[in-house]
This record gives sequence, C-alpha cells and structure tokens, in this order.
Amino acid sequence: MSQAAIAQIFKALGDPVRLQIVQRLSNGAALCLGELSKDLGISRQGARKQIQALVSAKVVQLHPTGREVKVQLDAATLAQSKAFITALEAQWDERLQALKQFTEQ
Amino acid sequence: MSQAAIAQIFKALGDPVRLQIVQRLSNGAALCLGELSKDLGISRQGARKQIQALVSAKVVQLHPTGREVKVQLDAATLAQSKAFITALEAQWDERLQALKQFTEQ
DNA sequence: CAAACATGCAACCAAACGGTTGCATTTTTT
DNA sequence: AAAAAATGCAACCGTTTGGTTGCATGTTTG
Repeated sequence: MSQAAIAQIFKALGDPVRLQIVQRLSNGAALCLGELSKDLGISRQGARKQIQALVSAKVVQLHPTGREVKVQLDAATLAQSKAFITALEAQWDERLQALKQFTEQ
Repeated sequence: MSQAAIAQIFKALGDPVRLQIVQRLSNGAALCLGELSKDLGISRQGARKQIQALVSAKVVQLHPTGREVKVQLDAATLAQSKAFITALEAQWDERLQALKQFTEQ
C-alpha cells in the first residue's frame, strides 16, 4: 500500500457528502446511483461526481445491471485505512512507553 | 463527533505531504515547525500551511516555546477517526450476517 | 412503438487548495 | 549591540474541486 494510495482513500472520505454516501452504504443493501443521489442536497450529476471519487479511491465498487448501476462498499479498502491509523497509534504508544521507561530510570 | 468534524480529519489526512508529517510525528518526539518542514520538497511556508490544516482538524497541536513552536500528534483525534471506520465496518458486518441468515432459511 | 426511467457526457463557474515569494517580528547566540 | 535563527503575515498564482445545466443514450414498462 503506497502512501499516495492511502492518502487518496482518506481524501475520498474527507468530504461530508461522500462520508454520508459511505455511511448510507454501510447501513443497508447496495443502492443504485439514482437512489444514492437522493437527499444529499445536490443534483444527480453532482452526486455522481462524488461517487466517482469514491470509485477512484476504491472505497466503493460499481456493478452495472441493466439500466441501473449498483454501488457497493469495498470493505477491504476501509480495512486498509483503519490499519494505517492503527499502525500510527502503535508507533505512538511505543514511543510513550519508551519515554515512560526513560523517566522512570 | 459531528459528521463535518470527522470529514475534516479525513480531509487533513488525505494529502501525501500531510500524511508524511503525521507519520514523522508518530515516529519520534515532538518536532518544531522548522525541523518538520525539512525534506518535504516544499518551502517552509508551504509546509506551515499544511501543518495549519492538521491543526484545524485537531490532528496535531502546537506548543510555542520561546522562539520555536513544537508540533505534537493528538492521539485522541486519531482514535476518533479509527472509531468511525470501526463503526462502519461493524454495520457492514452486521448486514452481511443478516444476509447470511436470510439466505440460509 | 411510445413514454418513462436511469444513466452518461461535456461545458462551464466560483471557490478552495497547494504552493510560491517577499518582508517583518521575536528570540537566541556571540 | 549585532548577527543568526525560527517564525509570522500577506499577496499572488495556476490547478483542482464541488457544484451546476443541457442534452444524448440505453433500458424498461405499458
């Protein structure tokens, strides 16, 4: 996992509209583009652009079926972003631990 | 934790330069602005802007001491972003579980 | 076949972003 | 007191972003 790829995932999650889309997808079944575009306060094409950003970051996958396109969360990508933060925290804790040992000497 | 605040955290992490800064801070002790600005491939003032973005998102805290300013990771904010992803995954898994039960009937 | 539906494509626009340069200010060091 | 170090502030600039509108295309449904 390159630094750039991780950054792209976070960037994709770093917008209220896209975050709402992701949350809605985690709540229930895979939704098609039209359904997902509702209640976001922006136009269908506007929503489509945001969804495309999620696709580019692989946060979400598209599955065209007939005249509609289903949108599905990519659990693996979410897991990677979580793993990144976990790794940061691990280094952080390690350092705090070392600092504690040093001050206790 | 508002949706907007979470989005701001992810947005702050969604840039290669800022991600590198965060990583460097997790590796070792708190660094001052000047040190942090080195080896990023951009000017000091450019780096300063990126650090300010991290401050606004509360990913990082500033501690002025004399003529220099120390930069420190905010572990609590990182924990919140991780918690958000964990919650997403939980809902996701719950749904998969429900789906499995349904198909097994 | 015609109407309705779900989507795609492209041009356009204001605002935000990522970066620069130049200069002023405060704190150390010598 | 003078030089050096660390930072702040502000203007500027090209590119990206987040959104719009208008219209074309493929797919169901009646």
